[in-house]
Amino acid sequence: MNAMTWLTEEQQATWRAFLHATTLLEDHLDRQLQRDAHMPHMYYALLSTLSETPARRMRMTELAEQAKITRSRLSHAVARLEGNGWVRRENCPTDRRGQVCVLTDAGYAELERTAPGHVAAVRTAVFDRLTAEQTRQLGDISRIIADGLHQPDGADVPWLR
Amino acid sequence: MNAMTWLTEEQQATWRAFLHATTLLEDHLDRQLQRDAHMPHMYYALLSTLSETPARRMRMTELAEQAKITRSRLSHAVARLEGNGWVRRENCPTDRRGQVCVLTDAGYAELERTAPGHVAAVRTAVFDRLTAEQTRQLGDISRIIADGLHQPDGADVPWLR
DNA sequence: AGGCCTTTATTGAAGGTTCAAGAAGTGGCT
DNA sequence: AGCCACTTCTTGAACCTTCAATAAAGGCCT
Repeated sequence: MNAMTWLTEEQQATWRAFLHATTLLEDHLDRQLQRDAHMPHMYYALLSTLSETPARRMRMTELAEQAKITRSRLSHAVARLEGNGWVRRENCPTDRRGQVCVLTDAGYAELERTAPGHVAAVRTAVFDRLTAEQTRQLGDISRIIADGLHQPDGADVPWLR
Repeated sequence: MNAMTWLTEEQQATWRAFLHATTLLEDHLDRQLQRDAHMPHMYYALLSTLSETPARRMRMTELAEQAKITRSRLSHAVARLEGNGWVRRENCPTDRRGQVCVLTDAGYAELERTAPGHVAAVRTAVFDRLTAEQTRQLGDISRIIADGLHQPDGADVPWLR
């Protein structure tokens, strides 16, 4: 129980609060999207990411990297979204191993339909409650944590396969 | 696409960074615990919560509330942890509907064995990278978000069943 | 060309979570 | 006591994620 092993009181309190906030927030947004768009938050994020690319399309691997998920998870997700008609796969013209995930018109329409409600949920749960400075702070802190995990310096394993 | 419906540039950037950070962090900690303790992060959190109570025991409903999960999820989790011998159920003496979840000696030992590694992972990924002030800020922000979701003021539905 | 290692993407099984439904007990009311 | 609404906890099915294994193609080297 020495200082190397444990957290300070304040770190413990912060960690607990952080876990509570993220657990509740994830649940809340998953429920909101499941109710209004019949998909979990991550699937919505995939459609959203695709919608912001030039031709609403992206290579599978790049999409997985952007979304911070494994290729495997993405494969399953895209299979489901394809079943819904919101996305389709095309062969990559420059790499015959590759697949390009394309947002369909129906997928774009679904996004247009559900985006306002989702954004409102995010604002209500998060940004309406934070000051401009806290928003900036949360951005800074999030970038620090994400950067630290993206290329772990003492990288032991390829941690995202 | 008006101001009521969308986020500012900075809010969008913050939201994206936040989602990246939490997705990567969850994955990272789940992997760390799966590797070292053969359980997901949430299960570890349940054992940890129990270990901090007076007699290492808690009513199911209270445990679910502390962990911010549904009773159903807790039931499944406790069934698994009970199978591992880390937890056991006892009948509640004052309410015959109730169950008390008790951390066993084996469960406590498992926690003692794996806690240092887990805490180290949390420190490396989070607190070692943040200033003392950022830690305070993250705590404040997390508490605001968690409070907002715990008792939604314009409560539409019982959002945690 | 051939051989070998890497990269890309998918698959199926095992395990975790959600949702709706249900069994059982509590507490208040008449 | 009987009734009714609510609380507690569990269950099984559907869905999502993880993990290890696999197929197929690229790229480098000789």
